Amino acid sequence: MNINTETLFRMLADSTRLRTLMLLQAHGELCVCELSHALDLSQPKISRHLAHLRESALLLAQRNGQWMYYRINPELPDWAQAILQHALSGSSGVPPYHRDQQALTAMPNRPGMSCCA
Amino acid sequence: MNINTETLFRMLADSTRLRTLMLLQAHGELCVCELSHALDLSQPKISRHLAHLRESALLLAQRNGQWMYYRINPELPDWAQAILQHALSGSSGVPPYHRDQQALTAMPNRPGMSCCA
DNA sequence: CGCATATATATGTTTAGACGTATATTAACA
DNA sequence: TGTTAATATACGTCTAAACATATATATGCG
Repeated sequence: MNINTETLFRMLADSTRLRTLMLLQAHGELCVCELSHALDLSQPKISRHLAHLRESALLLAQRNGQWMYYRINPELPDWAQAILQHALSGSSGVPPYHRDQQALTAMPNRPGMSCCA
Repeated sequence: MNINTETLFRMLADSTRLRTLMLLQAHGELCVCELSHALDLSQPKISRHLAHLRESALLLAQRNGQWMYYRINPELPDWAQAILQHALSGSSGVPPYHRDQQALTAMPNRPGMSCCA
């Protein structure tokens, strides 16, 4: 994996991308509609930022039927993974991020989730 | 200390600021002319970025005679300090940062250094 | 005081990149 | 095949922020 500190921090500097990464860091794998719902942002906006994160090798994408699932690239170097982990601890409980996590788990009809709890 | 993840990453996203922080992380405390020399960048450019870092509470400044010494704010929260530390490990040995460290130690007539090695 | 050195700020210009909106693609299913 | 849902991209606009250059401030020293 070749990613440098400058690229990583440029990606983390945008609030939409940071919120996206914090959700993925906490939940492992999410599709675009889940992110769009949790962050309450338009689908094109999310998709464009996901494309940046993909092109920077921060995220991997995988199609499953009609849904595209995104996850943090597990081959990121240790220092980069550590930075993401500390970012999560620095943002947990804080308004926008905390709200996002709750909005995600409260989302109705998430794809891949069994309908009857 | 109140700094949030978004502010930290916005500060780290600029290459001049990142290189500055990596030098300070490795050397503890440096004045503007040392940074200007090590990074090979104009003094106004350095000063402007240092002002941003100061206003974001990432750096503390202290005057000593005609020199202003900057250092990383020791009261940064743990997660922020950890991120800086991992950034240093992710950038050590890599071209611009490695070169900066060498340019600093090779600098002649550094203030505060004894003249006769 | 006057001059030199170190640092800070002010100003006008330029550019990277985020945005909204519209449209293209891809898959599921009838 | 046509229709709908999910996702991706293209395009023109706008703004935050970086830049170079010039100038202001502050300290030390003769």
